[in-house]
Amino acid sequence: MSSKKVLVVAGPTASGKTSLGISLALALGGEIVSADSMQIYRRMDIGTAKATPSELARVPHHMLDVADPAEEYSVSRYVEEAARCCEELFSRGKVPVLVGGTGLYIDSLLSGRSFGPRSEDPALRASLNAKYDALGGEGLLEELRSFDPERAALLHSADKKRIVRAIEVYLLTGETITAHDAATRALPPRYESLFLIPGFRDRALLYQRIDSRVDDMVRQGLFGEVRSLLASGVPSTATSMQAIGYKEIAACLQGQISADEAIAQIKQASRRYAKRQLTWFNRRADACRLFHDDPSVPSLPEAALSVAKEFLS
RNA sequence: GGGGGAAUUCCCGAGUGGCCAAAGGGGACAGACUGUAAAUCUGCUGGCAAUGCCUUCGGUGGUUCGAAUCCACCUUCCCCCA
Repeated sequence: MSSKKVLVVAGPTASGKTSLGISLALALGGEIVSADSMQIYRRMDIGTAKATPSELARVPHHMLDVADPAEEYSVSRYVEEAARCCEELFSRGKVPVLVGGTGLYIDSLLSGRSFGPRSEDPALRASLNAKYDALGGEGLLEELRSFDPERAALLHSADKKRIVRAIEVYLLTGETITAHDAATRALPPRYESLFLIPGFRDRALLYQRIDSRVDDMVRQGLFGEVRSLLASGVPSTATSMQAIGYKEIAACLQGQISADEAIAQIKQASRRYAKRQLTWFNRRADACRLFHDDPSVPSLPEAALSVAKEFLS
């Protein structure tokens, strides 16, 4: 069977995904499908390190600027919209080059997971959250254990979000989240994929790059970007404002911390985020890892291109 | 010149005779992750042949069965009076 193939350029922040993705798309006649949970928001350009206008002009990009910073977004919506993008590219004979650092989005899209009809309820969630606070983690975990002992065994009592969600799913659908997960896990993958993961052998180099990129963002006007977002009415509690670089500057603009502190916190949060991304993508044993600091690889884009070509052939 | 205070494990910071390899926080490291995911959560953090041993609490020397904790001197830093 000729399954649908997508190229995936994933990896930690500041590892050079954007430019690698563009060079691959250019060389292969592909188009970029972003897989980034924060670049989906409009007007959040500097802090999310979105591709620049000149980069955007070179290759068509999708899944960028598809949501307003004030609205809630979710994996399910991402999968639905990104899958549509990919299908549209296939119909035009283009290779989708999935580029981004949000592991959950990438895996959900590739896996074929479909989230089905809406299964969330703000009011229910709020009451479960309140219940968690009242009963304590063990208390709610106990409740979960009564109908889904498997999931309860997997969760730590401090993991409020997941305990609440597990109960919510059951209450809303009548099906345990364990059963739901098993069912979606059994689905065949939606696309065949090749992971290309740029990075550094020496983690210190990545961290240095992150630090200097944050300085660049500040120079490019990150403070102004956040200020105007807030001024336009985006609540500081919005999901988009959880983004690294935005929440810290919002705190600074509200007088809670100094600009220097905000910048230092952004750097630190970015480094920790990169570490989490590394952990996420590490389980991808079959990925092609490309290191900027590997002397045996003179040209990272060329190395990537050759494995990509082989994969697509 | 005189008086007072402080030096703790990567950092901050508890600890004032044994229960201290030393609270707590941060960072680092490692991991998880199915509708908030740049979010959220967990573990771990002196060394080792390891139910014990060794090294560590500015330095040196003492007191004591026993010291990060007490004493003396030294070094550095801070504050106050000159």
